[in-house]
Amino acid sequence: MARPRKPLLSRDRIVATAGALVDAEGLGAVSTRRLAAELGVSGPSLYNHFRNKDEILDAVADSVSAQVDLSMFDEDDARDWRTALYDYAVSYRAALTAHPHIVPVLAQGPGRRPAGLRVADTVFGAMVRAGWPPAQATHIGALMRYFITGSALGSFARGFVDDETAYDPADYPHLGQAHLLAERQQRVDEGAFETGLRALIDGLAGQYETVRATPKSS
Amino acid sequence: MARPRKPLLSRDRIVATAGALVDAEGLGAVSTRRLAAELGVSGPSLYNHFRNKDEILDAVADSVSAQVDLSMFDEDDARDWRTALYDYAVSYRAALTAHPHIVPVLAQGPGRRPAGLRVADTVFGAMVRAGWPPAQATHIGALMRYFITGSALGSFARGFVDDETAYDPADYPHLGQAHLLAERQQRVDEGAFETGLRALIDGLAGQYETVRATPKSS
DNA sequence: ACCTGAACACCGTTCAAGT
DNA sequence: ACCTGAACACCGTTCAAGT
Repeated sequence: MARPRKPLLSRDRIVATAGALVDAEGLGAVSTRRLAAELGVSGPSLYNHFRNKDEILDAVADSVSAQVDLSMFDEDDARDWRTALYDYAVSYRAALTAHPHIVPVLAQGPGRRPAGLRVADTVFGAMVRAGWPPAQATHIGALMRYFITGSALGSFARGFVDDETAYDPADYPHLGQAHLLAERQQRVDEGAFETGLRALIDGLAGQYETVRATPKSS
Repeated sequence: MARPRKPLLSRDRIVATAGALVDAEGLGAVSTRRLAAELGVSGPSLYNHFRNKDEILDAVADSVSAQVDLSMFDEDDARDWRTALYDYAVSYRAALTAHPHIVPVLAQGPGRRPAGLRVADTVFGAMVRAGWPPAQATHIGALMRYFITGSALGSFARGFVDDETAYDPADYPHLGQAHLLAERQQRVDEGAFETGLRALIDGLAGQYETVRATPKSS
């Protein structure tokens, strides 16, 4: 066949198909050969568009970061930083839990991914505008990311959800129990996220008062 | 050769060797064949002691959880829950950052690992003893884990540290820069962890007052 | 019970060859 | 520039065979 007059592949199409595959069957289902087959193409073709498989998964992770709503940090939207931070965390977590299998990739490593960096920059900028010193604003961006990704990654529930296909009702009379466990754990995860997020923001508000009370320049 | 009169392998020896390999060369370096070679044995031998490779990595992760100091939760040690929680978080993070490559395994999935469960149970018990309602105590255990594992996993610094061997000074004049970046990011990570941990505990203390002020039974 | 070599069905990636 | 098949050096895991 060799080269067609119109390219069969594009980075976007590869990322979209890889993302769908990750969502449907998990990270383990993504091999270059399998992904290529899904795209109607042979394995090595991918290397015309990405340097290696990791770069593809990074792009999938970044496409999830791109879905995080950041509008609560818009300047004209005169919300206080606590509310904005809260809404941001909820939006971020929603994006991650919608694509749980890619979270291990997203939660890790250096922030060379553009959408991931844009999220960090937006939070940083908003905190500085709200009156936080730059060093503290950096910390806030990082610690919010820790908590959000940690909560999306550390859930017990996923352990059962992942096994869902293995629970054939004919073979496993305890299926119901497993689902109950998963449901209970999902409530725990949501409650813990809620409790932790409120604590985090309340605690930061306390530090904010101290910082404001002893200003350096303004 | 076949079966020796004294077993060549044991679960402990496999876990120790696998852990050393993960620490030295990362998760990617662990293949059953490589690990077996390191143990002076052939690949399939491992399957006499573990069901599969994932079980080996789970055991490595659990051996790290086992290193978390929990003595601050001892009953006789009449410390208040805030201090204990703080010390616990610092100890937990130290255990993780000492073995950064296994954190993705540890941070994930269901808590079927005994040491991991013991940590969770200890925190839960201590919070209940301190006067938290059980539901809240569960949340506190989970949210602390989210924050700690997220901070150990989400560090920018590791991205550079991992590449360290690739930075041959002869080839890379910017090595110094990369190290500076890594060092700066390490300080950011530590600062963010510290700030977040204080905020978390301060915020929980606020919720504690509310809970205590409206008791249900005591 | 515990180890072995052979074998199966895969991998990620490179590369020369095609258009 | 972009795709292909062939090839390389690997994988995880199963299994019959050995003691």
